[in-house]
Formats: sequence, C-alpha cells, structure tokens
Amino acid sequence: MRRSAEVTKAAILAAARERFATDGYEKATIRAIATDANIDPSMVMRYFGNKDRLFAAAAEFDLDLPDLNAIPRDQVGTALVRHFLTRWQADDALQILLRTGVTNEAAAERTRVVFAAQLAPLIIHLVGDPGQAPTRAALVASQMLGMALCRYILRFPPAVAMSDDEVIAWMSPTIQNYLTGERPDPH
Amino acid sequence: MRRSAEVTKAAILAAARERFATDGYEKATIRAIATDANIDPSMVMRYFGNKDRLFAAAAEFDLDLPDLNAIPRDQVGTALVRHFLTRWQADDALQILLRTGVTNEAAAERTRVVFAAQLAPLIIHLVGDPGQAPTRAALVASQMLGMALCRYILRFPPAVAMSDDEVIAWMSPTIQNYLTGERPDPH
DNA sequence: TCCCGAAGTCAACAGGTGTTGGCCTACACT
DNA sequence: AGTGTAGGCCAACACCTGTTGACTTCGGGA
Repeated sequence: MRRSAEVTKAAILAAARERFATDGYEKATIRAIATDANIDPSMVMRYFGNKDRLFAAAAEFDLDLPDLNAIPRDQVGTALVRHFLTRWQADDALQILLRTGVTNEAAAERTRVVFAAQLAPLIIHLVGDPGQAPTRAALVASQMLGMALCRYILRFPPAVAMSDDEVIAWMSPTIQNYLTGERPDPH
Repeated sequence: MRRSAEVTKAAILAAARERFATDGYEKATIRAIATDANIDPSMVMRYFGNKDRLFAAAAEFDLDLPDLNAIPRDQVGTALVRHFLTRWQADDALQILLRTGVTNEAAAERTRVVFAAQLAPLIIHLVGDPGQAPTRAALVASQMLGMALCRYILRFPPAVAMSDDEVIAWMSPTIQNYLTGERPDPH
C-alpha cells in the first residue's frame, strides 16, 4: 500500500530525529534512517536533497521557554530548571543538538542560534543592564547543557540516579544566581 | 632517514590526540592520523593493533587535581575552577574526552571513570557524609564540562568572550556550593 | 663485509557511505 | 477502460574506511 508524500516525509523526519539524537551526525546514516522509515534511501534524497538539508529539517525546533516575566522574580531559577528538564524528556530535540553539535559545525551553529535567539532575549527583561544578557545566557546554558550531558549523554551514574526534584533543588540556586544575581567582580 | 620505534609511536600518539580532540572518534581517521605523523597507515596498526586500542592509548591521562585538603575550605571552589581552566588549556586531553565521549560508548566510559576515580575521592574529605560525594562530584562535573562545552566546543560567543577571571568569578560560588554547601531538600 | 631483523612502503581486500538515474507500478482522474 | 503521474524500488557510481599481508630497505652487530 502507498502513502502520501506528506506521511512519508514525516516518517523520514521522525526516523532522522531519532537517529541523529542517539548516534550523532556521522553515525546516523541515510541508509539506517531510510530503513527505520520503511523506505528506500533514494526517497530520502528526493524529499530532502542531501544529508545536510535533512539534518537542517530535523534540527528545526523551539525551546518553548516560559515567559519569565510572568513568574515571581525569585522563582525564575526553579522555573527554568524545571522547564529544561521537561523539555529534555519531551522529545529528541535537545539531544540532537548536543549529540551532533559536538562534531558537526553546522549543528554547533544551530545550537548557538537557538540559545542566542531564544534564551538571551528572555533574560534582558530580568537584568538592569541589557549588555549582560548574553553572558548570563551563556552561563545558564553552560549549566543546563552540562547537566544534560552528564545525565543523558555520558550517563554518569550519580547524575542518572538523582531524581528530577533533587536536580531542581541543587541547580535552581545556581541558575537563579546567573539570572538575577549581582555581577561578581573578577580580580 | 629512519626513526626509532619509540619516536614513531610517540609521533602517532601525538597526531592521534590532536585528531580525536578536534574531529571526534569517527571523523578522526587512521589515514589522517598517519599522514600527520608522516607514516604509512599500516604502521599505526602495527604499533597499536586497531583503532579502538589506539584511542585507548590516546585517551589515557590524569586530571592532575590539586589536593583540596591543603586549601582553605572556603577557597576550594575558586581553586577547582581555576585548575580546570588551566587543565583544559594545557593540552588536548579534556577536549578528547568531550568530543569523543558524546558519540562513542568506550569514550563515554573513559570519561565516567576519570571523573569517578579522580574527582569523587577528593570530595569525600570535604563533606561529612561520604555517601554524598558522588552526587556532588557529578554536579561539579556538570558545571565544569558544561562551561567547557560552551566555551571550547560549541564556541558560544559570550562564553568565548569572557575572560578567565570572569569565568572564575561567576563559577566559583556555584562550585563552592556543590562542594561544601548544605544539601537542599527537594519538595 | 655480510646479513638479519627492524622500520617502512605498497597494493589490495571487504565493507560501508552519500548520491544518482532509470525503471516499475498503483491509483485518481478523464 | 485507459492513462498520466506521483510514490517507490533497484542497481550502480565513486569514494572512503579499517585492516591485512607481502614486499623493500636501512643500519648495526658478527
């Protein structure tokens, strides 16, 4: 039986997301993705052109960050940590960025853009000096991505063993400080 | 002119470290490594057996962590952040772990072992309850690796732009808290 | 001086990769 | 019922990968 082009395209995209998320860019082969989607590899090329463009389509997504201004200022850290944990477990999107961004420049660029375009703007309204927003966003990203790396990618046993609530309890003060804490002076 | 076996082996190892650090496991080809070392690919096999064993040899290293007991308790965070920054920039070792550990299971295992064996023991003497050491080590690792990821691998512009002293100033309180702070209770 | 082992090269293998173009075939429309 | 077309398959391409085994050549000890 046949499928419509749309359905097949969606199946390919879903298979591609899963492969990129678990294997990284180079180990996720077009042949494997095609097999997962029950289709011939050549169809992947027909619908997406080449591997780079398939990846671009698979890596398109939103962080869906909550509006930090609608949250009491002192609970912004907790809210953000909780959101990232949910977001991470909801689908493969963040896993794709992390697994591919480390070895593929285009993927790294995508990761930079996602965080710069979606995280930094939210922070601007939290801090007095807008010039500090990118730095604070980078600090937040470093802790969020770092924990995701240890927990979901490298699978450090203690990081895996922690409950979501424990992770939130430990990380919230850190993130809260990066978001709203006073800027420390280096000396 | 000829080289001794030791010299050639060292040249291969140096080339391998550089390639693994910048390209990751799968993109670092034996052929490229051999070319860098001015040798035929078959020599790599002769000296190291296969790619897995070459990687194992290239990824062997120490974190060289300072003795945290010789440092005033309230400066332990700063000392550790500063050390990691130095260690990161000293050679390719940490970059190898991060670049390869994300897509290669053997490399991930190596990373787990390095942090579990070298970081956790240092922390035991810092906290009253030894059972907390692995969790605290994982938290420290998450922030350290996360910043390294953003700064050296993904190259987030704001993370790259920060001076070492700024990074230390921002991260020290976080690490200090993970090391010696009271355990928060999740609810 | 001879010669043997170590250092190094060369060519090939079997398998995997992205990518291409030609071919088939089911099915909605006239 | 006939047919054009969109969905799909197959076989091949050029190239790259880890790995192997046979071959050459240098250099130090007898």
